[in-house]
Amino acid sequence: MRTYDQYCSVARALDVIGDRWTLLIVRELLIRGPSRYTDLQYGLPGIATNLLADRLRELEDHGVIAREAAPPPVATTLFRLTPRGESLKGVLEALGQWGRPLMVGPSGDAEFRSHWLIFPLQLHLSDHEPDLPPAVVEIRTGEQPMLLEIGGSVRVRPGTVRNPDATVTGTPSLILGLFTGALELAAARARGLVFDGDEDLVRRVQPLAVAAG
Amino acid sequence: MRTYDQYCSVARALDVIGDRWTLLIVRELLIRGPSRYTDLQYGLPGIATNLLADRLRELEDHGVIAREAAPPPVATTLFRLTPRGESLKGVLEALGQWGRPLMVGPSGDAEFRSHWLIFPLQLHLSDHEPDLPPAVVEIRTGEQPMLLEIGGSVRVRPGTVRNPDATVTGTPSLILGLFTGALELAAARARGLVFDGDEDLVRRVQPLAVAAG
DNA sequence: CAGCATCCGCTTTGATACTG
DNA sequence: CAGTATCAAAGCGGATGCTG
Repeated sequence: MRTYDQYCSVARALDVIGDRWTLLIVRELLIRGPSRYTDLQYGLPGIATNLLADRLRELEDHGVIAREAAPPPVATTLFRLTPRGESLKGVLEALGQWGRPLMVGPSGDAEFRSHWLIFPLQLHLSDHEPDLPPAVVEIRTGEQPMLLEIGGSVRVRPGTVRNPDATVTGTPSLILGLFTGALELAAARARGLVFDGDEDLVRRVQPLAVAAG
Repeated sequence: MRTYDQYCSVARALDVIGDRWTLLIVRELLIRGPSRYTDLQYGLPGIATNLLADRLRELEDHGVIAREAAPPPVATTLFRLTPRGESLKGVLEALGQWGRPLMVGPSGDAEFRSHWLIFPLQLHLSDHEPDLPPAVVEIRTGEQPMLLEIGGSVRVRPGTVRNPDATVTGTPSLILGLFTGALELAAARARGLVFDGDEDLVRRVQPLAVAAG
């Protein structure tokens, strides 16, 4: 990107991460940790491979990411955020927060990857009853199942488990609506969500403002 | 901008405010409040006028800004942020914070506008001794003088005052370095800063972590 | 003068094909 | 797997002209 050439920290920041795709690459690395080139491509549907290569080089030049040779037997290149890159988390959170109202409609024909749920869910959910026994909710939406692990805190990660305390199946929009509290469980069910198991787990982790209201 | 077409709130946010210049337009409106077209042009050195017009229309379409006919006798169009636009403040703050390390060097030949100081200064400074009498520091850098009004809180705005309790003159880089604590007063002076008046005022408003250290 | 619209050359991006 | 190479399309920057 051409520099704005302004002595302003916002403009200087945008000189580094204002290019198209750049912040989405950072999103991928924040969610998934050190990743291979092809994993990044998979998490960034629509990116042209030359652009991904360009951006990775630029981010490396700016000290935002580092390239790392994975140890044998994998023997592949890994891209990881530097501490400076990790510190973009606040920017991504602010952006994601601001973008949430734009997620209310159904996903339509937009691309979706299950792991994109990790960021918003982990940001908004917390365990309000840490003294209760730990529990696991399996979320089935998109291409791979995700686990919501509740036990003092809430962790979201890809995976499956033998006997989850609850399973939720539905569109990403319904899942997000349910857990962020925009949608009552009954309303979500009416629109096609399938929820099996312990329904109290939803209220246990929902944002407090919602759970209270 | 072409949409990313991803069902992810970061991507959706970037679909709206990810274009070149867009966030800098929001910066101007956040700092200056409702502004005329030409004021925006002045605060955005380097923008092409057709791009400014394009972006303003897009931002209006997305509900981020609104156009308003100023009352007579001014009789001009004012552009102002909607509440939705105001809520981008957190994004701008996060970006500005992240960009601060990129401001350490001198400004070089980069463009500068005095009012750009308002955002970072107001964000980082506070009055640690609200029981002391109010005070005013006049900052002279860039094209117009700025006032730092201290009295319980800290306000920064364009203007002059007859008898300021202190005046600081120097490059934007020195001013920022001094108030954010990156530069000791003595060191700033050695590099060309001129400070007249009550030196304690600097410590009174500096970020606490710095003042304590 | 404020607030654009138009035109044109240049740069960036996107799609696809190909390679060590 | 991790890119390069190529080329068309879109976006951007700069100059200029138009309109109330």
